Amino acid sequence: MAGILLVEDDPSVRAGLELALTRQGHSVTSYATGEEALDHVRARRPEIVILDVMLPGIDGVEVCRRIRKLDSLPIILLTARGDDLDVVVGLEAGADDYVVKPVEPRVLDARIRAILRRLESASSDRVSFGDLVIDRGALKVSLKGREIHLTPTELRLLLELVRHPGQVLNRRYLLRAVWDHTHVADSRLVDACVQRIRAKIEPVPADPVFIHTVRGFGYRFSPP
Amino acid sequence: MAGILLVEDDPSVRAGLELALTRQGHSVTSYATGEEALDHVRARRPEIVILDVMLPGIDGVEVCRRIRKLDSLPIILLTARGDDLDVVVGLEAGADDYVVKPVEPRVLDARIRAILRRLESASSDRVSFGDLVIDRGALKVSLKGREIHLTPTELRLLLELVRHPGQVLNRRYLLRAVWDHTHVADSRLVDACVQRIRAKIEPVPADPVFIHTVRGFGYRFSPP
DNA sequence: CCGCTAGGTCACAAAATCGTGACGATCGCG
DNA sequence: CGCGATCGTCACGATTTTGTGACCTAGCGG
Repeated sequence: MAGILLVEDDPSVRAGLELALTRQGHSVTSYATGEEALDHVRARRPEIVILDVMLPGIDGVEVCRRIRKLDSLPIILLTARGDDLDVVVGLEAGADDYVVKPVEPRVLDARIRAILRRLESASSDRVSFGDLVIDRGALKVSLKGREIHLTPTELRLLLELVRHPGQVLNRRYLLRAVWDHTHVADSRLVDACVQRIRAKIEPVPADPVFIHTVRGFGYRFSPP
Repeated sequence: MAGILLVEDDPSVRAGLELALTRQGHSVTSYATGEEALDHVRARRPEIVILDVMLPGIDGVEVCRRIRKLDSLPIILLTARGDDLDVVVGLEAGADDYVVKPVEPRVLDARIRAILRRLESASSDRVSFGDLVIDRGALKVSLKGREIHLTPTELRLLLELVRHPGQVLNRRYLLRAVWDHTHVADSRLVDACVQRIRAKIEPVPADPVFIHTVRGFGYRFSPP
């Protein structure tokens, strides 16, 4: 586990939280200032940052903004002020959650887990898009619970598309990613493979729900 | 926009939230019971679910668990009880956030955005100019939330113009950038393409807001 | 107000792009 | 070897997209 980065200037609160989070099974590094935290983020990338808003020097919200420019790692803002406006400003600054002190360690832990769970579900072994479930670990695809047999090439192509949901991938890219680079660029290879996948996973292959053709550019996987 | 699914049994609270969220620019569908909500999730997949915990019939936490079995879409639990244990149980059930009523609409909106932002941070680089939103990754263009279909050449031309906002680009430059260099310089090609784009994205094509003609020089994309 | 020119509009044929089915080559395995 | 599964390629039709030229309109200087 890469660990939690805790930033809190009050030594007793910091010690308390660090102890509680460690007890919950996390590995915690803590600092008292935003500058130190930013250095830490740059040097070793933490799994998640818990950031007090009232800090000496750069305040927490500003630290949050600066971290956002570096990375998209999860940030929880922690504050004694539960003002609505503060919450909105904090979240707009790019925080994932905004927790008001004092906070029960169990609650903080649950919130941390919720965020990490959400983050992992994007890169987990198993993703689902409506009726379509793709198990990257087992290399299995199923539709409405029924397992679909895809050939290796079809599976590689589908996984490549799914790795970039919503993005248009052009044929050249797909040829390189799924096949080796020894293929001519203007073949109907990708098209034929897409068509074979559609025949298997699309309810109505002529009106696809998952793999969309973007004429002139390529294909886009986007969940229904 | 896929829309928010709101589940809340108190009619006045439901109406209030629905109105507030709609005002924030979301499209909202609401139900009073968990059963209806589950049906809705199965039928049309909402973008995010906001779920009251105290519901007649199946309670919110249980609805949350059942949705989780179907899909990994984001869920915010909403409740009058802010008990620490409730929060932990709710988050453990798979919710992404847990908000205690009464909640300021702005705060709820900020939390919704935080979750959606996290979900979409899959590097879709979007730019927006007023009502016009251009997604370079998905190669989608939308106006007032409605997706606009642009042909490949139109899209390439628009992207080229947008790459240099405020700059006047002459026809020769655009011909080279968007088309290959095998075209004669004095054709109506660029004009015709600009006109086709205007017909699709300009509210009043004769009085363009986005793509301005600079007589004698070329065209300039400048946001309204 | 006139005439000129740059730009707007339109229709249509040519060209590009995709989907699809067929076919043969190749591979893996019993 | 024989067989089925898989894969790459091709040809062709359907559809969309695009370039072009003719003609129209608006702006501008005189």
